[in-house]
Amino acid sequence: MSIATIAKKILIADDEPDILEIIQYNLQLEGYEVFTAKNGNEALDYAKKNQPDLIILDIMMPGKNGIDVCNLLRLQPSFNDTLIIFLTALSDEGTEIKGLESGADDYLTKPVSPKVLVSKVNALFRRVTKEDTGILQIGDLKIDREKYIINYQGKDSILARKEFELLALLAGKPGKVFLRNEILNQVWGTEVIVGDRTIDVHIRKIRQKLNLDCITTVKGVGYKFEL
Amino acid sequence: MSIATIAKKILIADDEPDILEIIQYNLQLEGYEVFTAKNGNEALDYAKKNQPDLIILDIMMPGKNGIDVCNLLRLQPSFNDTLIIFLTALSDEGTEIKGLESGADDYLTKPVSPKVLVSKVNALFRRVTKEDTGILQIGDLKIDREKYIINYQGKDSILARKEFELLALLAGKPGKVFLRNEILNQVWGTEVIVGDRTIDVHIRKIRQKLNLDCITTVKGVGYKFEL
DNA sequence: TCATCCCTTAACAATTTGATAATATGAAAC
DNA sequence: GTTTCATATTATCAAATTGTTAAGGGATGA
Repeated sequence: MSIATIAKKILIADDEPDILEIIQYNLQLEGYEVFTAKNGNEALDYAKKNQPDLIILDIMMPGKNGIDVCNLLRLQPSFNDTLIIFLTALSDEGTEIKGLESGADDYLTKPVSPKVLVSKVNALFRRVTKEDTGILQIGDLKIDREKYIINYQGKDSILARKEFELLALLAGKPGKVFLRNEILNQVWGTEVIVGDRTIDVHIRKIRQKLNLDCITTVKGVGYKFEL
Repeated sequence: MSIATIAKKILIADDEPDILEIIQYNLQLEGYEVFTAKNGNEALDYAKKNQPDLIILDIMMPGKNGIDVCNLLRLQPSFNDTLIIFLTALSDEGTEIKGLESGADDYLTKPVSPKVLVSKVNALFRRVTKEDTGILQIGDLKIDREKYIINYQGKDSILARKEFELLALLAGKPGKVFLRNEILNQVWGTEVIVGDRTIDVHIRKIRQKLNLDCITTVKGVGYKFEL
């Protein structure tokens, strides 16, 4: 993982503490930020608050089961990009297919070797984040994520770090409205807490520095980037 | 797969003709365009000529083995986005990890149920093509929950938040009559208390802004969305 | 050490949204 | 034909949200 990248957040939901601990340990070794939940409802609550990048779900849990949780999450657009892996003792074909069709990205059966799990997780992130590196081009706006340089209408600009990350986030998915919460989580991380006006001020600076009119305000919701 | 999409191309490389046939058959049923290769070299040749979207590789094959093929492909930028799945009888942990680390997206062990294989393939494409955006379409009304945009009869409209949520709720289940109480709970939440006329007013604004006549009043009961 | 830049926040202005009141309309009941 | 009831419509005001500017603390680097 590159230095500038915020560590990927992984949420594990399982009712067996031993499993939680083993998996958490191995994923942390790999540099991930790992959180745990003991059941489906806890997982949902946590997910809504912290927008993890990957959720590992047991299927049989007290309260809501894993497939329910997956279905509920997939209903919400803000979890479209969240990776979901089932990790369960249920090895029958029917459940596996049902799991995958409910929108999961992988289905692993217990017992699973921690190393294999880590490899799978790495493989998923490798596939998904590939587009987040390097140069992003949207119309006459070029964003070089490695050099931290913006080029708009042929002119180079240098934005401060937060401004850059904010613009890169919005421009990464043109058209999508990012909720203020999503923005805070992605750019500031879940630990830092800043006031709401902070986002506005950064947005304003971007608009001003680039003389840019493609960041649209969606009142009561968030911001989006659009040509 | 949606109708307008061009069929995804899948290449399968395996030295057992039976396997090739079974998998090919099942993937074709699912609407994919499937090609086969009997060994590693054939697979490489074919891949370079036809740029498949997904390659399913056996590991033990005469000539180049599957991991070699994967490594060679991953060296070339043009195969960066090509999905690769290993399908092999080798079930030992070491090989699986080596396979995933060589840049594969998944690793399946034989024997594998054709249906599960198809589900996995679908899951991978779903993730990569991102077709699964939160767009709701009913007749000539499109509701994009992610972009917060309404498109009605080809024209884009922007609704305020409550208006949007109200319309999305009704349109989410065409034909169903939503009681005023249900609407209040879903859109306003259980904590906020607002008067009954508030709903009417928002309904009116939606009808007016979209010039829409598919929200029907059910007197004494509630509202429903219907074409 | 000093100068500079970045980030955050406070303060106020500008804007939009949402809720309500008041009145109008229309259909059904009497 | 009138009354009654539920909803439609309009106007208005309060509240929520965002835009804008400026100022101060903290980090960074010369």
